[in-house]
Amino acid sequence: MIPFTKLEATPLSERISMLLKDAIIEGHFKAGEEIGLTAIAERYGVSRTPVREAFQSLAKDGFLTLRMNKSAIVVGIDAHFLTNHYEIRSVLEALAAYDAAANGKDFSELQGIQEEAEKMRLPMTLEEFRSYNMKFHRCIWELSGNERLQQMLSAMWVSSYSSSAVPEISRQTRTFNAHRRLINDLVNHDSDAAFDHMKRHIIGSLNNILKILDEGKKEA
Amino acid sequence: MIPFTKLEATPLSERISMLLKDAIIEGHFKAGEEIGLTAIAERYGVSRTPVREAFQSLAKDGFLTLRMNKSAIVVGIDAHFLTNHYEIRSVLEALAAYDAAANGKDFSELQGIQEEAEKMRLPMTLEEFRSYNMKFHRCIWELSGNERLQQMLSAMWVSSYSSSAVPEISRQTRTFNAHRRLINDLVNHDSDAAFDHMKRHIIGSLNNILKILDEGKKEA
DNA sequence: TTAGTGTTTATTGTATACAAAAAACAATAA
DNA sequence: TTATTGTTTTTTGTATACAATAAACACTAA
Repeated sequence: MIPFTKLEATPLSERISMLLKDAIIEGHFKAGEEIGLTAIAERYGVSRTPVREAFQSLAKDGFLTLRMNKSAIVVGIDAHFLTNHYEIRSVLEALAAYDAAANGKDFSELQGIQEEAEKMRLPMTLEEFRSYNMKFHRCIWELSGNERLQQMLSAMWVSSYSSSAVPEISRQTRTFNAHRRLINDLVNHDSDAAFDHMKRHIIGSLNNILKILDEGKKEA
Repeated sequence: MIPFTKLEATPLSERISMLLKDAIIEGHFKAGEEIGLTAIAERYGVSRTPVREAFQSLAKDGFLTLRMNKSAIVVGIDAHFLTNHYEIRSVLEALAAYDAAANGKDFSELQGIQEEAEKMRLPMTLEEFRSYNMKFHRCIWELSGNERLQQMLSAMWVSSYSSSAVPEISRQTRTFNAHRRLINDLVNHDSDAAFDHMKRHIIGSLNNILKILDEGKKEA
C-alpha cells in the first residue's frame, strides 16, 4: 500500500474566510470599515455565494458585524478586542487543562511534543515556535475529551496576534516553563492546578501582546 | 410620538436555523441521522441557499457535523453532549460574573429583575421562569462588558434542555438562592466568589438535567 | 433654504441553474 | 459468487438571476 495522503479540496467559503480573517488581523482593514459582499467577491474573482458564507462564519467568530441588507463592518483588533478574546480563551483553555488532568490517561504524546521542542536551539524561528505551541495546546484540547471545546478553541486560535512577541528568547523560555508546569499538573491529575496555571499562562500571553501593542503605539 | 416597535424581518436562514435547532434538541432527529440540504429545503418550502446557511450556523454551534459533498449529520443530545455543553457554559458564565463583579457599576437593573421575580407566587409557570432566568443571566453578560462573551453565551443559551426540570418548586427556590448569592458577590465586587458561585450554579443545572435524563431512561 | 417626496442606483436576500462529486446500481470478468 | 468497472442518479458547491431593501439624488412645495 502506497502511503498516499488524501488530498481534499477546501471549500471556497473556508479559504475566503481564512484570507479575510488574516487580512482583518493583520490590520489591512480599518476598524469600523464597511466591506461589501460584491466588492470582496469581485476582488477574489469568485461569486457572492461563498463570500457570503465566509462573512457569516467571520461574524460568528466575532471578526465582522453583519447588518440586514447592508454591508458588513470590520471589528477593530484593538486592546479591548484582544482582552475580551484572551479572557474567553483563558477560561476555555483552562477548562481543557482541567478535564485533561481529570480524564486524561496517556500523556506521552504531550511529553513527546515538549521534549522534542526542548531539544531545539533557542531562539526558535517564528514558524518553529508556532508549530510547537499549536501542537502542545491542541494536544491538551484532545486530552480533555470535550469535542465541542476543541472546536471552539480551534476557532479562537489566531497565531498572528502575537507574532512580534514570539521570537524573543525570554518569552520562549517562559513558555517552556509554563508548559512543563502544566505537564506536571496533568500527570499528577491535579485538575485545579492545571486550570489555574493554564488560565494564568494565557493571560500572560495577553499581557505580552498588550505590552507590544502599547510599545508600537508609542513609537508611532 | 406613537410607540411603534420596529418590525424587522428575520432572515430565512436564521428562522430555519432556530427551527432546526429546536427540532434537534427536542429529539425529532435521531442521533447520527443524516439530513440532506435538499430534503430540508423542500420540507420548509424554501430554496437551498438559506438552508445551507442555517446548516453552517448549526455546525458552528455544534449541533450538526458537516461533510464535504455529503449530507450533514445530526449530533445526538445525550449526556456526553450536555456535559460538554454545560461545562463550557459554566466557565463562560463564570467569567461573565467575574468581570461583572470587577467592572460593573450599577447593579440596580439586576436587582430589579430579581425583586420582581421574588414577588411572584411559586411555582412560576415554565414561561415565567424561563423569562426571568434569561433576563437575569443576560443582564450579567451585559455587565461583564465583554461583547464577544455575550455573543457566545447567547449562542449557547438553549432553554429547552431543562424544560421538565423547571416547574418543580424546589428548583425554583434553589435558583433564587443562587441568584441572590450572586447579586451579593457582584455588589461586593468579589470577583472570585462570583466566578465560583456562577460556575457551581451552572454545573448544578447540568446535574439536574442529567438526573432527569437518567430518570426518563429508566422509565422507558 | 429646507423639509419632505418620488425616482434612480447600488447592494443585499433568496431562488434557480449549472457543474462536480458521491452514491447507487448494473454489468462484466475472475 | 465476488470483486471491479462503467453508467446513472442524487446531492452538494458555486455561479448567476431575480426580487426586495436601503442609500443617493433630484425635485417640489413651503
